[in-house]
Amino acid sequence: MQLFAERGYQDVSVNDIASLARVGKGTIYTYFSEKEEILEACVSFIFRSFVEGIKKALRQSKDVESFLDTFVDTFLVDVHINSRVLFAFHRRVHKDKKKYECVSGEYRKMMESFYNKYRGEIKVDFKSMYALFTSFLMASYLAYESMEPELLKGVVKKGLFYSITSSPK
Amino acid sequence: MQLFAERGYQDVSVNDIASLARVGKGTIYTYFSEKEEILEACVSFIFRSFVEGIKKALRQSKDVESFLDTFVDTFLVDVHINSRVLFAFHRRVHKDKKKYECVSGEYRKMMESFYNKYRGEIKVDFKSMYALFTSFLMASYLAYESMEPELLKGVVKKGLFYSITSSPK
Amino acid sequence: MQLFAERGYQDVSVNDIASLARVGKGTIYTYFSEKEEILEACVSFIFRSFVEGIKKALRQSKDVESFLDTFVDTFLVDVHINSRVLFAFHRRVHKDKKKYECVSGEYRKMMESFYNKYRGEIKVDFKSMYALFTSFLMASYLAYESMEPELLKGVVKKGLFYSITSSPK
Amino acid sequence: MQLFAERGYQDVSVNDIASLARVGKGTIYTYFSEKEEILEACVSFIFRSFVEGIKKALRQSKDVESFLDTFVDTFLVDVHINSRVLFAFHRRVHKDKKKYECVSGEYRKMMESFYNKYRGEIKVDFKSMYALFTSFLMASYLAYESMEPELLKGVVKKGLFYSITSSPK
DNA sequence: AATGAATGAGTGTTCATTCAT
DNA sequence: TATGAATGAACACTCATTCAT
Repeated sequence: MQLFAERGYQDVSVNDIASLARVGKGTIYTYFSEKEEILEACVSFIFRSFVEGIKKALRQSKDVESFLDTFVDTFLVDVHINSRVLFAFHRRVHKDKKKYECVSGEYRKMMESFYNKYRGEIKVDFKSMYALFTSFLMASYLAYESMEPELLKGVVKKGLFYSITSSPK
Repeated sequence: MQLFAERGYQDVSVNDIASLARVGKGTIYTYFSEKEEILEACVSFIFRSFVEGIKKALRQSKDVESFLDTFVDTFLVDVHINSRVLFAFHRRVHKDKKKYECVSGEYRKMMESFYNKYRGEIKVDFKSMYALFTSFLMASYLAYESMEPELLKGVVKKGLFYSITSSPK
Repeated sequence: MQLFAERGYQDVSVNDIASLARVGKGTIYTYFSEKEEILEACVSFIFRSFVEGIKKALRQSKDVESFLDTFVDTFLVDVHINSRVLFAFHRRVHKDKKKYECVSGEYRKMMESFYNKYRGEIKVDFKSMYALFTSFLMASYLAYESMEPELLKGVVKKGLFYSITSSPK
Repeated sequence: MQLFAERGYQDVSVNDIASLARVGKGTIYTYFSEKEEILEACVSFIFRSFVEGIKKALRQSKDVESFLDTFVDTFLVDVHINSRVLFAFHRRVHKDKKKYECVSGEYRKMMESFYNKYRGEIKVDFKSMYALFTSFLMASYLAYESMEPELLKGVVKKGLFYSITSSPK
């Protein structure tokens, strides 16, 4: 994850990974059948942490606002690394919907739980809401390096709240 | 631009570009001294269109809201291609601030004009405002494929308006 | 000649030649059908100057020693450039005896005149004498940069005189 | 060495080397980090053999003449290949004195030992002597193909002896 | 006659992947 | 199971040569 975050997918060689992991290059292929699988594993790991974040937020929240409060805090932990890895992945599997769904399936399901739980408050359809979450959260990576963390959190929280609860008229 | 948008920088070979352009590989090097220069030219082209958009929006606007109204419409033309190319570029020149400033300089200046013109309404500092524009606009790429264009425009306009004019408290 | 002397054959591009000559690249091909012909023309030019040198030396000399005195002086003019060009050529046409004989034919004939004129003094066969001239003169390039010109001339004159007039026993 | 000797540096591709060595092109890069390093390795190998030759000659000799007798015999072994490789190298690193000194350093030191041991007999300064050795020995390559080996050896031995022991007046 | 834009074969080099040990 | 030497397809880039103007 460290390497993919620092340099993206293409600029990291299997050798780099093996070196950092202090194993032989061949050993990598005992556990992954190709380089892309390593990236997938990283992304799965990240999505699992998102799932945990949503679970926790769902448990502790009583409305969309309090959900976002907990979730965004969780999400923005490690945003520096996570989002870069996700970008690398996004670019990479762009057309291979299957692969994407495979690693993000559980996350999507949790988002559905959230959608269903607060269906009353949410004014956009699920697809749009999902897209808005993705967009806002990804965008926070781009802004991350130039903005105060607290300001960023505020913007993301309010921005998300605003866009999914206002009726688009 | 088409190729960089579809596949990013690394997954496009100079040969691919030459083939699509129906010229010989060598011909490319008559006009660009290295592959990266092609990407830079694309990005410069995009930024020039942004600059035009801002100029027009500044001329026609009388407040932040009307500015955003015009600007976002202009910006979201070709967002499909533009933002992917910008992403490819972003990843690529990430650390080479010089190169980035070189192509985005004029755009930044126009944003400064906007900032100065409506300084009264805008509640965040310039750096944050710039980061927010970048983030929102980039993020619209990610959302673009899953959302209704009109819905997206609305979200971006309101989201931007909201995040730069609310005091972060 | 300047370029070939400075950089050898391969490190000089047709473009370099055209630029230095202040003509278009295409113009080169009006006068030479391929790059190698340019080198050949240079070498022909050099050999013609050698031929002149031998002619003059033959006219003015009455024995091997006085011949060498005149010839070596003539030869070592421009040795810096000439020998580098000849080296470039030598390497290049190494196996193509035809090409070599073509440009050096007249020079060889003059050497034969010299050989025949002073056959009494010369103790090696023509082939060896020819090889020794070539060797000594070429070698002077390698020594040229580290030795006093006058010392070099002395060594070449005496070395040549010695090696062709001593009987090899 | 065979390929560099036959065709020089530029006309040998890494592919040619790999093919002749019956290994994959990539394998070459496991052992050499760039093409030039291969040439350097060849030249180092040759210089090591020269160093051995001088050591042996110094051990067995009691004057300049007997030194040359042993040394030239050693030197002219493989002259066919060695000198062509050295020429390729000479042209190549011509301006990069560092690289040249790096591979020829030990050889130069041995020549200094020789110079110091027989300082009484030698009439030129070290630099000139070194240049003369280089020139004569290199020149023997050019003559090699047209002269009887024994005749050549004789010429080189006597030529060298003569040029370094006669006072240049 | 002079040009230089266009070309593509050829180069050095990288790197994901394989496989014998 | 762990390894890294070996591999060759693929890449960015160069340059002698052509040819329409």
